Amino acid sequence: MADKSSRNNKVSLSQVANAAGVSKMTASRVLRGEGGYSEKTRDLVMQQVDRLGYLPNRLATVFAGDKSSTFIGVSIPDLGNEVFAQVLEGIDHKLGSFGHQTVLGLTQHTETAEEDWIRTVLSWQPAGLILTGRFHAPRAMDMLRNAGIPIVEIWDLNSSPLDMSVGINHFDAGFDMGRYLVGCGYRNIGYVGTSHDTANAATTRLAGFVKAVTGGDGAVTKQLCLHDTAAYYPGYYGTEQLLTAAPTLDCIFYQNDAMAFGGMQYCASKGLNVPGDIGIAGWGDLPIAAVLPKRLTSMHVPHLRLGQAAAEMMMSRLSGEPVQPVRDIGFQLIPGSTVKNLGLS
Amino acid sequence: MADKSSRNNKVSLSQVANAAGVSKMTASRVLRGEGGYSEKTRDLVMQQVDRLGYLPNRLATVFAGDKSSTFIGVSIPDLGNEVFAQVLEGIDHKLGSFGHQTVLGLTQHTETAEEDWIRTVLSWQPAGLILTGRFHAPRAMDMLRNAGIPIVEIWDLNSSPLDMSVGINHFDAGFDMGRYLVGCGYRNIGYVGTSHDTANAATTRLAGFVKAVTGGDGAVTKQLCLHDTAAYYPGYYGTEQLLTAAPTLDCIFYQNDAMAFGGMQYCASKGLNVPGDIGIAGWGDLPIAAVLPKRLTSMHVPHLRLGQAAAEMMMSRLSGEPVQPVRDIGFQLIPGSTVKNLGLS
DNA sequence: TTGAAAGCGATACCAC
DNA sequence: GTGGTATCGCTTTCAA
Repeated sequence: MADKSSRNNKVSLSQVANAAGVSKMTASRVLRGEGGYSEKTRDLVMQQVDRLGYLPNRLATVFAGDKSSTFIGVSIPDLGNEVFAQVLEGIDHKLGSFGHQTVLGLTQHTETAEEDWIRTVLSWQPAGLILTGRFHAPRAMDMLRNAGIPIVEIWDLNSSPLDMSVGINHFDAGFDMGRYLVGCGYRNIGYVGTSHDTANAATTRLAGFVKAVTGGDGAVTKQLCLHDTAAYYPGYYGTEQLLTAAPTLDCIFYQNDAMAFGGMQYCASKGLNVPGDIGIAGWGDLPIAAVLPKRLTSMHVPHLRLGQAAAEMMMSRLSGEPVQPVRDIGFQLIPGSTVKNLGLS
Repeated sequence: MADKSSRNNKVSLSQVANAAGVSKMTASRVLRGEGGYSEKTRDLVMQQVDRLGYLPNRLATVFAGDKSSTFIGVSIPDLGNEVFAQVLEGIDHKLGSFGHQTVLGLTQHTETAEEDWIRTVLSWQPAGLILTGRFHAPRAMDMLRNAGIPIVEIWDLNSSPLDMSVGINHFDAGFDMGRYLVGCGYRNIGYVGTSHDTANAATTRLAGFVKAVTGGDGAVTKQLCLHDTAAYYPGYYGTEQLLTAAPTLDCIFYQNDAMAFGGMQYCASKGLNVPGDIGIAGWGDLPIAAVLPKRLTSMHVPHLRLGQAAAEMMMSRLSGEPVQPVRDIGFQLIPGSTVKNLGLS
């Protein structure tokens, strides 16, 4: 109490030093545990630290030492899509285990929101940035290049990244799924997903999918890209729209498993049998797939590991270790039983 | 290039000022737009800002002005539980719209992880803190009280909060659900949820539930608290364990809808009809409930609004407006059709 | 309308 | 082992 100290009421290092009867420098050394002081001095200082409840001001530390902070800016499109929630969880855990903090930015799939967030977060001198996607606004690119800090672009693998990239090739992933469905005999396929102002991984995936299907004598007859979250209910009503417009589809591919599940529920409500009447393929192998009676045809992507890998690449770079800048985390097609082999005609 | 400037390569305010031929102070005034300079000067400065790609160092701003940052520390138990993902989304959007940033802390439901995170995040001089839950480690409480910044405890309504609180009374919520199920005629009820080292809202809810059921001549015959995430698969295998140990249960209450859905899938796999053979009640009214064929008996909680409300209370406090410190956001029982009225005996 | 000087809380560097 | 002093990039304060 009765603090004649500075502008705020926080305990500073010099107060600790004064109370302990040593200089700021000595107190500083003790707190950093870097040695160069006697045990007696250490005890004296630590005693006052406890008594006064001293908490260091890391702003000043960064500032004085001109070292970077332990902030890592992490941009994520949205958390309604479970995929990104998992990725974020992977990132934050790994970062935390290295003593770093996540500064979150939810960009709502727009480049302008991302650009604004980048400008702001850079002003806080983060140690690095982890960004979802490989498309960024031109001015964002300028800032990122000038920032001089490690950057990891995730999810949508960028083979010529700003700095580093980890993820998968979504074109290939879409292509593989398309080829698989065509291989099963499907020819009249629909797609339900979401879209936003900015091109993203789902767009790329769809392009690969379409290429494989059309190249295999099939057709992606109808594509529906909703301006919504890639979640259960959009899958449900999207399927309703799709099947109303194109009732003869033999199969539907979805942006992710959540949407696919929503779609299956719509089909069930209409008495459509899966895969008897219509094939259903999801994407991402989300947790819900593990409890469904029929294995959902999907594609496994190690979301959590992807997040962890991104954080690890970041930490390696920060500690000066060599890093492989582009890392493909891979995916795996899961045949499942919500599509069937039609017996090639 | 050829920067004879300081230790790092970043453009500083004085470089801008020099280039523009004015003093630091004038440049500072222009950048803050606080007036007190001529239009010509403004143009001169802004021109150099653009040319040099100047980004302010907000660390220095906070430091010099001894004002607080625009960081808000937000602690969340885990993101595998969709409930918290929604709350976080609500918080971050609202915060962002006020120009503030989320510094995330995933605490894994442990007080020690929370304590460590609090210590770290406080050292970065955040403007405020939003914490999930009302239980904190003793030393965390000390730090929080000394921090002198606004704190909002969310989710589990704290009627005597550290500073502010928004959420619901989980005891009441559990009680209402218990009374409802007993009212339907269920007497031999099971529970599947998760538990962790720290008491939390789910624990409180369960206590209220048990009280209502036992007070109504029923019994919560078997309670299962898994050391896992409150998600689909734990709901599935938890139900298996529960029904193996207590096959005669007439109803199961779950920690949330995701677990309830997992449980329903297990029941279906065993040929059990819901609600014919067994009643199922979830909690939280999660998005998946909207696409299921039978309305899941659940309890609606406005998760997103809860997050937004927390952010709003924080912003009001920071701008000095009066704030009602304890805000009950309410819940609503959804009868659904996964339980039935047994016809009171 | 503008600028010079002091200072925020810590660390780096150099003396003792 | 210990302490003095300059310094980080910016704002505050006061003077011109």
